Amino acid sequence: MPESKDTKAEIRKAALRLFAERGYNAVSMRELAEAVGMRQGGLYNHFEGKQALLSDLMETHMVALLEALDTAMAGISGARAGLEAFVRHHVAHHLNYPEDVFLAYMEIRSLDSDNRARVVALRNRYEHMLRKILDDGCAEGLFSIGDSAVHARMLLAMMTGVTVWYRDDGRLSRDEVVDLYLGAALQSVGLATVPS
Amino acid sequence: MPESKDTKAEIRKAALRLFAERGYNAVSMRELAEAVGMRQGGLYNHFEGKQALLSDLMETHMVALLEALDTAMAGISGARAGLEAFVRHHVAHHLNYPEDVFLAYMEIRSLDSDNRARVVALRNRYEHMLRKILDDGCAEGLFSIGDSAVHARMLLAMMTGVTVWYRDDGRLSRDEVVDLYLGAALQSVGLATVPS
DNA sequence: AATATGAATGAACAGTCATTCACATTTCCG
DNA sequence: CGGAAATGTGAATGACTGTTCATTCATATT
Repeated sequence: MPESKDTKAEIRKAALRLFAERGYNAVSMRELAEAVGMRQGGLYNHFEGKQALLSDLMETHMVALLEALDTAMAGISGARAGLEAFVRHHVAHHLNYPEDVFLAYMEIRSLDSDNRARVVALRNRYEHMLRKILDDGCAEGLFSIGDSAVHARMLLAMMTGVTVWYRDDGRLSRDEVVDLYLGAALQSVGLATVPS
Repeated sequence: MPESKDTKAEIRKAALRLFAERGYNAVSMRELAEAVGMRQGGLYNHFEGKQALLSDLMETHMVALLEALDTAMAGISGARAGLEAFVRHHVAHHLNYPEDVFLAYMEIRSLDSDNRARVVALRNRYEHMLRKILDDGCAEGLFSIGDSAVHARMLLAMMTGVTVWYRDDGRLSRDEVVDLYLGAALQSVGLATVPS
């Protein structure tokens, strides 16, 4: 069995780590190859080039994020339950895949226009699902917010920011962090948090 | 023409725009010089190098942000008024200087460790002032939040995110945007928004 | 046994990078 | 006015960039 087949996966893993850590433009193909344990030339047997590698990483992440959201929202009805499911999914996913998220957030401008257009389209679909929940909550008379489009972006920025400070060896567990973000999100739309 | 003395200011201006637009690593000294209307060699009469230029831009911004905060908080007392003043200041400043903010947020990792340490110290001072307001509000029994340190980061991420979507030719004015963020921030700490 | 495939190498390519420097030009001040 | 200080130029530096390519080699298929 040629185990070489997961060389591609190892390149992806190392690239994700390096790009997220130091930025796409600050990582050379030579460094990347060294991190994988090979020479730069060999990388091109697995990816067309640096740009294609970045695009692959970002698109893979966005698709995974959307799939995880679909799973989280399955069988959920009502704006309150929808918001709770969205927030739990979003924060948990960001805690579990911080590098993917950070890369997708920071390096959009490093994509050439075709690749960027695809990733932005996926991101808009994602944002739109949260906005839909907020609109539903307003229609039900349950949420009290000024503007659903703006509020969706506020919540996404708030929640996504968890990746820049959370550390596994910090004082809070992932579950505690998810609960904190859920409480803040619910209050931000005018819902009281459940007493503990 | 004695306007040569503000060449330094023009370099700063052009660098701010280019760095914010395309990223520190993606902008060359040649491009920067061309944007100012000179050749690359002349830049080094005004700045020690690219890294010093970036550091100058980021530190200038953080100092200005802290000064603006001091002005905004002067004469304010009480947690509610303090939070309102902080939010209004923060969002307004971010709407007025989006490039400065975006650069400071995105390019921290492009600073070498000494420069980064100074900027991070300034940022921590800023974050700590919001946290103090939240702690005061909790002590007064006015705010209802899970964790002041986490909540401060949530609010900062939420508010800072305004720079990534706001456009002057959009449907909302800056004042309207400030009010929307203020409303969400107040609700997020458990305060009802004032009826319009 | 002969051949095809996938993968890795290491050198080479044509550019670009930030930075330096000797030299011109301009500006300021006594 | 004159000289010194500030400022700009254009070429040169060496290191590094992403990418290509002929070659090698072990494994798989015929």
